[in-house]
Amino acid sequence: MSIELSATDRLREAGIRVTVPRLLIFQYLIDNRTHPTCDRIYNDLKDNNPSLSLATVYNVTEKLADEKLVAVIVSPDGERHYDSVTDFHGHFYCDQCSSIYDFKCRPDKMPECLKGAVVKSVSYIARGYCPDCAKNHI
Amino acid sequence: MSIELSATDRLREAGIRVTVPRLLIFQYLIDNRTHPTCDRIYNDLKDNNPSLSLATVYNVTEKLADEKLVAVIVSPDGERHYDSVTDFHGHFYCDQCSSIYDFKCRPDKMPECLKGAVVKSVSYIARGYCPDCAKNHI
DNA sequence: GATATAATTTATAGTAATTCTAAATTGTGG
DNA sequence: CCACAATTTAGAATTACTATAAATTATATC
Repeated sequence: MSIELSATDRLREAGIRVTVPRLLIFQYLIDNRTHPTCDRIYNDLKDNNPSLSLATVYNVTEKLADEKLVAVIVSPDGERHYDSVTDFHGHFYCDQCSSIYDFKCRPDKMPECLKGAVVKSVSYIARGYCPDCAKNHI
Repeated sequence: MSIELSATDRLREAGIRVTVPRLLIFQYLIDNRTHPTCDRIYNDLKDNNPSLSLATVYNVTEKLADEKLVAVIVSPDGERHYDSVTDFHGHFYCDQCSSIYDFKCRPDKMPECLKGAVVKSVSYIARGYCPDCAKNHI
């Protein structure tokens, strides 16, 4: 049985300050594995947190990503999405409905020609029409 | 010995009109495998082609991509880059110098859970510091 | 527990990549 | 060569994101 650390403890462990917005946004990302953008996070949280600012959502998500507490997914339309699941996996982006699906896959090993490179992260993204949109729309 | 079609013929073959900007930009991408952005393409071409507009570069690259004559690479900073090499390969993006390196790798097969999806393209992007920047800067 | 201080949050203004619009131009089938 | 639809063009508009600077807050230390 593995012990899940609380959001608070994970921030502490990362050595960064535990603040209300950080807990709020991190917990939101843990609870909502829908790959939201900053704008989406902000809009979902602002009603219950009127003092929250969009700039804070940008600041906090960037910090969480720097600390590897969340992963960044840049979708084919160039928007940044956040994912609290940081184990490597692939993403499928639907051109029609813009939703992002997870799927299991393994990272390729970096080739000889990039010997000496520092690889910080790897992303694998497919795009097209998701099963639903493919069924309903083409 | 394989016969290389000219840019003109490849546009014809795709069934789209052969225009001056399309030839210009397509040929530029064939000659410059540096994964340029629209802005970059525009700035490199505008001196010799004063009537060329940035909007046209956006239009043309989008059309070429729709016709699969070029590939789109969305880099981790969210910018769109274009590549006349459309065979699947990976890209490594350097956070320091923003250059993009090609490398060979194979696309994973799409998983069972995305059965029914129409996969239009797949991208594999790593990021970090390239060998040069890793050597000089860390 | 109070306090100093550096980190963080916040509102707002600014930036830059991209898209939109509508008029001018151009490629191509007849 | 003509008609007409497709494309190009300039410039305005949009939008995701960043910068700024003042207000607030977390935490280390007393």
